[in-house]
Amino acid sequence: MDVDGGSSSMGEEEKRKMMVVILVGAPGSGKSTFCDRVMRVSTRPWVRVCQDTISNGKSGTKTQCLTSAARALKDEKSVFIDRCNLDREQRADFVKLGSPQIDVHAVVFDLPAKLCISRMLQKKELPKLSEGFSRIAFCQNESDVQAAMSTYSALGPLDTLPSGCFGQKSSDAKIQLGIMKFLKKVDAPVNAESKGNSLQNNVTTEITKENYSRCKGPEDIARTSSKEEKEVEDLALSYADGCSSLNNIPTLAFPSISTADFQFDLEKAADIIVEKVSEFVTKLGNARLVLVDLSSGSKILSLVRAKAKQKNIDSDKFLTFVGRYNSTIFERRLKAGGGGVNAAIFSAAGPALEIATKERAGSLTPGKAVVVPLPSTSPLFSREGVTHVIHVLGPNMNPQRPNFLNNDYIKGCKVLREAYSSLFEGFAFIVRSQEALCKDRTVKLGSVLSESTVDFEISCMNQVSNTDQKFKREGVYESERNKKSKGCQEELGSNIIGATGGGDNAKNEKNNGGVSKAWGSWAQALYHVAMHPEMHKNDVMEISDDIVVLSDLYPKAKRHLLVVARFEGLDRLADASKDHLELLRAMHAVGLKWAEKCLIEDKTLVFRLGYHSAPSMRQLHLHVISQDFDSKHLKNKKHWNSFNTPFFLDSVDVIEEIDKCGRAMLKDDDRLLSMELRCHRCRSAHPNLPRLKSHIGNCRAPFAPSLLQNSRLVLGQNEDGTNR
DNA sequence: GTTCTAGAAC
DNA sequence: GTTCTAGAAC
Repeated sequence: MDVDGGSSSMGEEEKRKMMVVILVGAPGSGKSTFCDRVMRVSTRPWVRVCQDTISNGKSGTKTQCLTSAARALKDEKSVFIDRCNLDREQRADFVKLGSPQIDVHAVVFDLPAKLCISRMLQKKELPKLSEGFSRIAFCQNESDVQAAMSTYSALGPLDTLPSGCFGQKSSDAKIQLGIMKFLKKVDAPVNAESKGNSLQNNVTTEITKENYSRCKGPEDIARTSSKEEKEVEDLALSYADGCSSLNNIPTLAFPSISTADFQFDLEKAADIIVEKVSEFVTKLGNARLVLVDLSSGSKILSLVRAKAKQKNIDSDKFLTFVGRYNSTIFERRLKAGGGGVNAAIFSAAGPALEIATKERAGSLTPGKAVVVPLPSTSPLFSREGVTHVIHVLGPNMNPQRPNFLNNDYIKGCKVLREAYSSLFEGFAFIVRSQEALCKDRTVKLGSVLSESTVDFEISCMNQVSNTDQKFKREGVYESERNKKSKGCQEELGSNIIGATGGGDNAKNEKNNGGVSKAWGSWAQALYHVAMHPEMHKNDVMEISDDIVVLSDLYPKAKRHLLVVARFEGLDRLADASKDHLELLRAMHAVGLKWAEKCLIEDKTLVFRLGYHSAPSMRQLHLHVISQDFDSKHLKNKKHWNSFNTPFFLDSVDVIEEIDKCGRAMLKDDDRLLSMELRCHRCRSAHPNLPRLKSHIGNCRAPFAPSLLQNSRLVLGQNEDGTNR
């Protein structure tokens, strides 16, 4: 039924188009049967490549499968890859068999009953189009399998199938089931592996499309002004249409912390909310805060609204939202094991979030927030446009709950203030990073959702744990850490000029306007080359009076050159002023020239020219780096983030800023270098570097919109002379 | 900047 | 057991 009838007649020069169909599923999920049945009736030539039998009937290797598949394709036969292919990495090499003449499909055997067979399946990673598939068919029951079988059986030698994702509805249903179970107070399954004892008593606001669309009617927006009503409608739109970015305003939707099950005094809580909101609302740029309470006639919302009005808080920046649900639905005690609300969130957000959260939430202490980036595999990310979940632990005043504060409101208020500060700081930091990534927000309609929409969910926890060490990990913004952080922290939106390059150099820093700094001996290599290029003739590709060009000794991509300034005393960008504009323009021109040279050799490359906000190596140098990031030297998060967060400053922007303001807007913040790993094309998040590298090897999404503007990317040309 | 390595995570 | 990260030393 999915056969594209139109494509079966391709004109006189009928070109046979092959297919690689990668079967994804557990052992025994029906992959082999699927192949057998299709091949029995199909008029199209098929070859089944089965790892279990490839070696003379015995189990073989992946390489054997690849060789066999390539051979079949050469013979103009389509191929079934019959092995588990459960994770992206396992699939990647087979996806690479694709070409303009070879479509790559996935048929996913995601049958619930069989998913429990093996532990390995807990790791399964459902395929996504961004891996390089032109078509993915999900089968979640026998009739889906039958339908897919008919589809492939009906394919003649010249037929093709339409591209896209098919049959995912039941997957969504499964996700929604988790949320709906939670909404309907039905016990969700308990995850036996979860460290639930530290996750008890969660109070979570789960904002789904369904919630919002059901809340949209005027009767649901209790006691709001007409303006608020309109804004709330907008908010609903923002969630409902997150994917198409109809509403570009980054939004933090957060519940009142500690006022429900933790029984924090409402009057005091409302004062703190308004105090903290008024403190942060001016620092959030165009972002806005929305206090959500899902109980009808919410007292806390009325109090906050009244106090916010008294304080004249900008009603465009701070909104309240009332749902009609009984609060007990959202604030329920969880069993040890992380069931209930957590399970609902995790079933919606996927196992990667669970892993990330488990790691961080175990050490959450009151007043602290933990930001968990949603992984690319999370349906909350892909469906709702939610990019992060922030967990906050508030003070507990409820004697019935562990670790209660025994009516100590001095401490309670302090902790609650901290909780809101941590929450808003975490939000502000991410907003700032996102804004820097997409400087021209107005042109992003229709872009990848995560690029332009920063939406959040908040969950609150109340179980105290005494270990804090895990906060050293990424994505955690808590007050102690912020206090320890260097530089201009008093204003979140500020740039930190001339701060440390990190590591042991920090202690040598003389912060006299942020220009001076001692460099380790290992950081002098470029300086020596710049001062004595004649001694490095083998390494240097070009020498002039002002500039030397060399290939980075540890390239982080297929091509990675450095254009180094030869001025003594110009150690890094922080030292550059209007006096150096001409030099910077010359460096850019030379960088462009070399990028273009490289593009003649390899037209598929795309280059970016820019500076590190805080370089590790002495002597101002411009990176000219191809955007494949295909290099064994790209080894850690810092490497990636130094080229793929606002820490990397595009040469064009640097020149513009120095021209206008006399200095470059440095983004020297260690937190940028330890941010979550996100693909520079589709902006999806990945749990570790190997996984990210595997993703970027296959991601064919267009580059993030901000990169496509202002000539930040240098692309090759098509044969007709137009830019690619 | 890299290398090495302990220990955490899986 | 293997993979991955992060901190120390250079």
